[in-house]
Amino acid sequence: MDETHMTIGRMCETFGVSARTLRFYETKKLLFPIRQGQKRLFTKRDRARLKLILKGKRFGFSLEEIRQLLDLYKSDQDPQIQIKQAHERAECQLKALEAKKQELEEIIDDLRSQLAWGKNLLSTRAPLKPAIRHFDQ
Amino acid sequence: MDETHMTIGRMCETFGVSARTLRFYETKKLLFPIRQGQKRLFTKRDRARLKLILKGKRFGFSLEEIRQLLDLYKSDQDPQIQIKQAHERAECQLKALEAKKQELEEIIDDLRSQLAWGKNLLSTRAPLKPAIRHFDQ
DNA sequence: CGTCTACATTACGTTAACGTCAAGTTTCTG
DNA sequence: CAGAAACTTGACGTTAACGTAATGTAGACG
Repeated sequence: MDETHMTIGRMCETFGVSARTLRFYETKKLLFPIRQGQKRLFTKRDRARLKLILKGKRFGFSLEEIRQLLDLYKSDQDPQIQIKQAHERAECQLKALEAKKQELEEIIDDLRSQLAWGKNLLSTRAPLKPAIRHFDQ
Repeated sequence: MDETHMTIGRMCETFGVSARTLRFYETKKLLFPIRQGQKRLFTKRDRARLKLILKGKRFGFSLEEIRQLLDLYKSDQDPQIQIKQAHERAECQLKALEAKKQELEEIIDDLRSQLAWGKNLLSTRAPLKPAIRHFDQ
């Protein structure tokens, strides 16, 4: 462990992804493995990025959205302006994410009330006229 | 307003989607407009379903995932067993949704700490060695 | 030395979720 | 009644995110 660089094979084992996927992410500018001759060597940074990629994917983001998120983490060693812009983009993204969270909570609430209704129905054993039913067939 | 049935055109205006999309959702068993001759007429139920579809989409669910969510809202007039099964599926989905929410919160937290770092950097005006930097370039 | 393993590149295939014509009704309107 | 508007059903095109060969090479091993 604690390898500074990892071959593509090790990466696949470690993260449970295919080599094709890693090469694909490279073409999409999501990862930047260095080269030792032909072979790719994935750095610590690549691994950190991949973690966020996978997290974002599990969540439902597109690779393009993920790339934009990753770009927020680039160290802009440039003048103040660059940093400020990155900061603004980050704040904008954050708003979007929180909006998403809101939507998810709505869906969860819908489902939860539906569940409550079902539980009620199961307990009474005698189907009641449901009080709130939005999506009835 | 308060039309019981809506033509495909009205639906498009109302929900900001294309006719192709609505027809597509029909083929995918997400909507079930009734027919008046050739023409589709979308019911209140269709509209309710479409709302959840769009909510789910904004959020990042696939249509297949959305269909499964919508299926949870079907009134199983069948015996207790059916209801119980539906109830279990719903609870399972709910768990999955809450897991997703958890992932989102992690991403948001990552981003927020990144933002804090940026703000710090902007205020001091003299770049500090950042304390926590996971995804640096 | 041959062969196995781990990698490489190139290229075609696949699924999802529609977009985009094309061509034929039906319905509204002047 | 002619033409436009609003529909319909195909059917092919497109993008994303890889899968799946096919083929080639560089290094390790017996």
